[in-house]
Amino acid sequence: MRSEAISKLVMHNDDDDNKPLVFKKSVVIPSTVKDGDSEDDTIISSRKSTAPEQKINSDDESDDDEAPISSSLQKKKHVNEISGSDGNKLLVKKFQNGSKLESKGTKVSGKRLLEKDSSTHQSSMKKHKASSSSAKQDSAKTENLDRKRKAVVSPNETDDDDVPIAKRIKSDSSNSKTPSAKLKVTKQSSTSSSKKPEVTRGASPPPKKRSKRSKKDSDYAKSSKSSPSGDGKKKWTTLVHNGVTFPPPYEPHGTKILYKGKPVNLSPEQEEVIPLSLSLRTLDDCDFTPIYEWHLEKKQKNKEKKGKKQEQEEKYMWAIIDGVKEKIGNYKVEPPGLFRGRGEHPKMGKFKRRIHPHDITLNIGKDAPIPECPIPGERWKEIRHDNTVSWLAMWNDPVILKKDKYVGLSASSSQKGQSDKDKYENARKLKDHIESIREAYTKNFTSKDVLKRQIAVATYLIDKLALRAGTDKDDDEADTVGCCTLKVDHVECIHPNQLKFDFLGKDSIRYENTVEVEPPVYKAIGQFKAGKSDSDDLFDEIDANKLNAHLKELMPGLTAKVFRTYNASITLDKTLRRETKDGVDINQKKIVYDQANKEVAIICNHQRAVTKSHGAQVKKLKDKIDELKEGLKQLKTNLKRAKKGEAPLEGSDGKKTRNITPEAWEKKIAQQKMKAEKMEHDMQTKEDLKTVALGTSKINYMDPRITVAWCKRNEVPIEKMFTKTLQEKFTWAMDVEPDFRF
DNA sequence: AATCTTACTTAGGAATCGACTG
DNA sequence: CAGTCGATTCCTAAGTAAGATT
Repeated sequence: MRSEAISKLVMHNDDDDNKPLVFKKSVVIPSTVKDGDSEDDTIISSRKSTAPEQKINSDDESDDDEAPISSSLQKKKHVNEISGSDGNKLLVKKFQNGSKLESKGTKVSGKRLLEKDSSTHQSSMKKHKASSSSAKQDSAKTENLDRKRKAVVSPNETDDDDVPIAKRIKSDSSNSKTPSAKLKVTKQSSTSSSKKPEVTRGASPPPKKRSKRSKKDSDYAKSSKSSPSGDGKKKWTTLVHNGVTFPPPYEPHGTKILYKGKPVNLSPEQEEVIPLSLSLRTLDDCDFTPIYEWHLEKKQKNKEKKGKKQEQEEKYMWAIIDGVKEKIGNYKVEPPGLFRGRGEHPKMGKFKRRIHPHDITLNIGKDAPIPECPIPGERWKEIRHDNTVSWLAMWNDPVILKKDKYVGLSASSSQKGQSDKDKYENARKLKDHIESIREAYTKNFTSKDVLKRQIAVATYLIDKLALRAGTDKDDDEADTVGCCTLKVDHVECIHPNQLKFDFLGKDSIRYENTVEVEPPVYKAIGQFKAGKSDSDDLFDEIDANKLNAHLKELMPGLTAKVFRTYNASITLDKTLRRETKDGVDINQKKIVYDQANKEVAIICNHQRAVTKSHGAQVKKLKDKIDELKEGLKQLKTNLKRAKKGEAPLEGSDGKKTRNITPEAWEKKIAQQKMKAEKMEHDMQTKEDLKTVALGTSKINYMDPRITVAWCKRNEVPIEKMFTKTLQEKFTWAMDVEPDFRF
């Protein structure tokens, strides 16, 4: 039995990874995950109830990868794996009920799916990247975000209320550490900083130019690839850290799955994959229940051991950079798991393998001790000493992402703070150029030169709608677009001069917006679309590179994303100035702020899924309001009676009500009214914001100095606006003058 | 000039925290 | 004092954009 079952369940599809093995009908478990180099892709598929007979086995190659995707994709209902017990329970239920399953699937991925079977974007790549098919035909249902976008038209320019940029920047950028001086609680490291802090400290200031290091890696790093990149600027002088931590090794538990009711032995590696995908309980004949139960138990136990673990990790949390102890952002190596990806990702369901020390490259000061490899008997892949980059460690898993993963300092570090500040300063410079830039592109809406016209229109869209640049993508990523990669059918012309946008952007979030545009733009878009098919590039003459190259000529440092920062921040600044009233209480002021924040979030299209309890929450509020209103009626009756000198009626609960003066009744009524109104407002806000994510713009787009200054002017404590971590991230902004203007 | 490589910012959802309620 | 629920933090995917390579 065993071998038979295993051979059905297990399959070793070494290499040829890259095949998008997605949610098909079988579970594929690497039979030989030889640590490290096995690149097995494992797919745990969720299956629909259809085709129950079908092999659970997928040994025949045809089944094993690519081909079938398109058809299976359409039916696929993705299940959110690795979820907590809750999700699992849900799932179990759903498995018993097809239609429920459907809805769950839709919820998970459907939100982001565009409803367009018609479009069949046959890999439209202008770069004709021989995509095998990519068959993107989602027919999935779209959950419409009911927010009605209002043609966010003019970001209106001008308005030169401004503050000399240079002002403070000057003073502290030259000496990086200053701004946070007092806040750097942990300044001097307790640990090893004693080594030679002063020496290095003194040497640190000249962080200016100096592109490469001249005498690089001669004898050190064994193979440094010779490309000192980053921006070529020196990022540190001394750098000490302890490397990274790894997830605990997998501990085989020996619990079995059942195949046709009979237990099946699993190798430790096979076992590991299964607990990683526990939201899936059965594949017809397979029964994962025993393992599932083991998993629940284990989860409980882990909770208890948590404190101890944290203690052990403490040493990995910090780095000492130029003598200053700073928190590291992600010192934990990512654990293995099943890759989901966002939206309709070609690689979803692939097994994300375990990362070992020999996958990891460390970057550390030349004089710092090289961290001991935490896993006995293993060693780091490489040690570098590159002070033109800020990362401390790096690895990658090409099967899943060709991109590298980096370990770096946390957002609260002064290094990150400085670059955050630089970002906003750069965006502020746009104020001085925006007028002429707008003039210039407006002029070029009608240029005879198609390339110029396309650049003009693209820039306009980026400016006006805060679209992302749209850098080129590979075929093995989800099919999403930004401005330069828009396809013909993503924009619809609505007579006489409206454009309707509908496409999936970053994270497969849908961008849906209808705006009125200048007639020349309308016309130009019509021209760009003319003679092309739906899946062709709207802007065939340009890409993000070209666009940025052009922008750079208009203003040094200008790129497409600067417009997003600029428009977000300027909008916050203006709206706050306009809407904030004096003499109202803090809560009122916060409402104004949140409203402005919301405006920005909508401009940037920052969305979130409606929480599953949203409906219930609203209902609860509603009920409470009704209750209050009911109470109001009674109060009014009693007021009348009091005026006539009658005693109040007894409450509905039969209790006696105190006899009080009409004035007292009036007061009660007023209070009750206030309360009801406030709740009404809360409910409205909640409904309003159910699909809007305020956090993203707060963290990344709105210059924190605007908020800090506003707090100072309005006597609002900063902790009302920024959480603790946000305050830490924005220490560099805390000492801003109250009259700061973006 | 297109493409690849590198390194860094931006992003939504899951997990966890912590205040509140019954 | 457990269970709920909104807020916050964690996690890591998915962008941008530079510089190097072909």
